[in-house]
Amino acid sequence: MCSPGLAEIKDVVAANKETAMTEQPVRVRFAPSPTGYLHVGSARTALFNWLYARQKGGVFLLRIEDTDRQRSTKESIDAIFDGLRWLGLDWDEAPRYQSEHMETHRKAAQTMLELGVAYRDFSSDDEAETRRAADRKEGRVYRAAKMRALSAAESKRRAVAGEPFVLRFKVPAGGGSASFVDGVYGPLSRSFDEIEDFALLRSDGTPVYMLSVVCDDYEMRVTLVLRGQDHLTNTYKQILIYEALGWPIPNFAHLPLILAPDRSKLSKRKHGEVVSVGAYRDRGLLAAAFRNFIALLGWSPGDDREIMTVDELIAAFSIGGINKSNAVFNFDPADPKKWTDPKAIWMNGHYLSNMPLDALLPLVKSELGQAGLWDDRFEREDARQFAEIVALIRARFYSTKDFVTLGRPYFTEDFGIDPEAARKNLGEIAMPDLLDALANHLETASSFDLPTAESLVRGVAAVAGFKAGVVINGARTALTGQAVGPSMFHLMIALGRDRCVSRLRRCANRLRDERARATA
RNA sequence: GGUCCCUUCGUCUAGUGGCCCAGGACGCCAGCCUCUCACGUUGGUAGCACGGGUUCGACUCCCGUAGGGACCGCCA
Repeated sequence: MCSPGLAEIKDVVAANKETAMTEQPVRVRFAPSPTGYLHVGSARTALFNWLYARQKGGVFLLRIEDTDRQRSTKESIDAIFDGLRWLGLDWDEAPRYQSEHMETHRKAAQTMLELGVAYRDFSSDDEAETRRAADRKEGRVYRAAKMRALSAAESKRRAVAGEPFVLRFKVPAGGGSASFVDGVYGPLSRSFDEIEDFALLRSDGTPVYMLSVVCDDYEMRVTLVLRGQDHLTNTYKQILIYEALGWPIPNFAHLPLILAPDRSKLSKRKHGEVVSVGAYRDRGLLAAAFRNFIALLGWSPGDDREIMTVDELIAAFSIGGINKSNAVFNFDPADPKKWTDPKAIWMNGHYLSNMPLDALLPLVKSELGQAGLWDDRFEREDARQFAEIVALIRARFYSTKDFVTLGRPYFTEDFGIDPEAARKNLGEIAMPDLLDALANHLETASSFDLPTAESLVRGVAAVAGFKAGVVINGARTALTGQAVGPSMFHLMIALGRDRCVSRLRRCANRLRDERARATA
C-alpha cells in the first residue's frame, strides 16, 4: 500500500517518453462543461472534432467536465447530448464523466509532489491574495517562493499536522520556456517566467481543471486536442504537466472565437438565446443548415463552396483551413428578422427549398403535430396533395415554423384573413360577386387542372370587365387569407376544387355580411 | 497592468510575392421574370487598419503604431 519510490516513478516517466504519439489512430474529444445549454461555439468545436475524426477514420469522444457540481445537473448534461444528437454528431465510446476520475487525478498530483515538480502551498487565502496582487503590480507571475523553498520534510510535517494547503505546480525557474506547435497558430512558446505556479489540488484535495484535463486526455489517449482559443495559454501549463509526468504530448490546435456584434465573447448572459443551439432547433432551423452554417465560421474549404453536405464537409475539412482571426456572429436583437445571423437564416431557407421533399415531410408533420394541425389523412388518402402543398409553399419559407404560421391556411379551414390583405385585395365592391362567379364556374367545370383554373379566372375577370389581377389577388386572399403566396393557379390546384369553392363562397358571404353591417 | 494571439467589403470568407486597380457568399440597391410575395436571374454597392521598411514588384515578408481578443482563480 505504500506509494512507489522515486526511482521507480522516474523509470516509468522515462518509459512513457519512449511512446511516440505519431502513428496512432486519431482520437479527438469534445469536452464541454455542463452549463444548461449547448453554446454555438461549443457546437462548432464539437463539429470540427467530429469532422476530423470522421475524415481520418478516427474516434470522436465525449467528456463531460462536471466537476462543478452545482451546474452539473442531469438537465444540464442532457442539453449537451440533445444538442449534439440534433446536429448529428455521434460519439464513439461511452461519455467519460470527469468527476468519476478525481481519484486518478489526485494520484497524478501526488506523483508530481513526489517527483518534486509540485509543492504544497500553505499560504492562507489572504496571503496568497496579497502576494498575487503584488506580483501582478510588479509584472511578475505568482510564485510562492517561501513555500517552494520548504524542505520536503518540513512540508510533509505541516501537511501531516493537518495544515491546509493547495498543491501547486513548481514551474521551472532559471530560464527556459514551454513550447508547442499549434495546428492553427503555428509555433508558440512562453517563457517559464511568464507562467505562474498554478494550482493542481485544492485545499480540500480535489483536483483542479488544469490537472484533470491533462489526466483525462492522457487516459483517453487523445491524439489531437482541438478546442477554443480561450484555452491557448492554458496549453503551456498543460504541457508542463505532461512533461513532468512523462506522458506523450498530444497535438494541439486552437479555434478562433465566435464574437458577438459588439466584439465581445458570445455569452448567454449578455446575448441571450442566440448563443444556444437549442434555440435554433426551437425556432425551426434545420440541423443540416445550421451545421453547414457554423462549419463556415472560422473555417473554409479553400474554394468558393458554401452549401455542403455532411459528406462534403467531412471530405473537405482540414486543420489548415481554419482561420486565425475571430469570427463575428452578426445578429441584431432589435430586429426580429435578424434574431440570428442573416446568413444562417438565408441558408436555412435554401435548405428548406432545396432539400429532398421526402426528408422535409416528416419535419413538417412534426411541426403541424405540435401546433395541433396534423391530420392523419395527410399521410394516407391525402398524402399526394399534402406533398404538393408542402412543395408549393416551402419556396418562400425560412424556418419550419413558417409551415404552421404562414402555412396555416394550407392545412386547415380554421384560418383568419389578414386585415391588411383584405384591405388591399378584397375592397372592390364587386368582389363578392366575382368570387361567387368563380366558385360557380369552378364547381361546374368539366375538368379541374392548371389551364382550366387559369382560363376560368381570367374568364370571370374579362366578363366582369376587370383586369385579371383583381380577381387573381382577390381569390388568393379569399383562399388563403393572405396577400402573398404561391402562384394563384398552382395554389388552386394544390388546395383542390372543393376547398376552393367553399372558401370562395365563405369569403364572399363574409364580405356581404360585413358590408351589410357597415351600412346598417 | 503583464504575457500572448489576431487585423481583406457591414458580416462570413478566398488569397501563402507578380494570375488581384483583390474573388465568392450573406445583407443592401436596381433591372429582368410576374397575378402578389418570394425564388431565380442579371448588374450594382462596399474591403487589403495605419506608417515605415525589404523587393524590380507587396494583400501577401519584416518592424512599429493603432484597434480588437484571450489568458493571468483553490471556475471549467
